[in-house]
Amino acid sequence: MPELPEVETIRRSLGAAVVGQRVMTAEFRREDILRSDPRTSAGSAARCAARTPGSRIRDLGRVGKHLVVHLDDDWGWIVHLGMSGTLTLSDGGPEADHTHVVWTTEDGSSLRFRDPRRFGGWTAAEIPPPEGVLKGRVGIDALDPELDAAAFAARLAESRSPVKCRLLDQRLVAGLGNIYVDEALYEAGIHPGTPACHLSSASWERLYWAVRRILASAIDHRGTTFSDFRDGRGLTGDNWERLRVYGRAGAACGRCGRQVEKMILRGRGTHYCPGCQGEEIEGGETGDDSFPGTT
DNA sequence: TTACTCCTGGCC
DNA sequence: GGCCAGGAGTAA
Repeated sequence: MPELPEVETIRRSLGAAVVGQRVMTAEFRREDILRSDPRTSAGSAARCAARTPGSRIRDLGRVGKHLVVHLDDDWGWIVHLGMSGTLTLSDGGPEADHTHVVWTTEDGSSLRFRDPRRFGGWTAAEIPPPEGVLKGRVGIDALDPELDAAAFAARLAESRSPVKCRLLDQRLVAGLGNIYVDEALYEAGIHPGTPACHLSSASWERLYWAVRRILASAIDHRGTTFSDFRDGRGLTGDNWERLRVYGRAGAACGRCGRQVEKMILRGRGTHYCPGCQGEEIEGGETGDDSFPGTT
């Protein structure tokens, strides 16, 4: 669930309340969500778990889909929410099942990480993360001001892979997941299966701006909640009402009226409008209109 | 590149 | 009971 807009929504809803707070107690209840990274000098995850109490939360940042909890002494936790993770602040009250990490802070509130599917994880690292911990695995953030349309195209275009797969590759541009990729490709009028190297520069420009608009709008609406997602205060997001193709297979396209379709592309459910997202071939190197991306 | 893996919950 | 899911790492 959590893609860039959901992680950013959590960061914003949590930030003001937790930044500056000292961590009084920190329980990490399952070892399998702790990750150590040999490339950081912060030490093993177990050791970092033990040294978390007493640290002050200096900042709460985000890179792509990762939250960066910056503690004193320039180290911290890089939290990935996986598919079902939430991080919420509570004044008390009963704990939900699958709560794996609980921190209490000096103002008496508790920060709770819940992740039923346990695809998420906490990695201890120096902050800012050294080469290798994020770099190499996580590319430039999709909303980074330095990522302009030209840089966006330059990073993604050089491959025959379907453009959707390029957008999902976190090493190239970080933050997009299945929902917003489908939405952005729809908005830009580009078929998800189009080989990236076949897109024209005009298409890259449209796609770049579509990604920016879609992400910014989703943040404005505090993310998309299907079932699990909550912000840092436990509230759901409104953005699901604004989705145009994701989860709408069989419904009429709002632009052309044709039925939105769902297919499987490289193993991922992929939603698109066959009317508005005709495949795009630049240079005319293939004459047939068979489905792209299968060779 | 593809396919399988981790895990639980919700829906048919 | 089976299938599907917003992610991402790994092995083949």
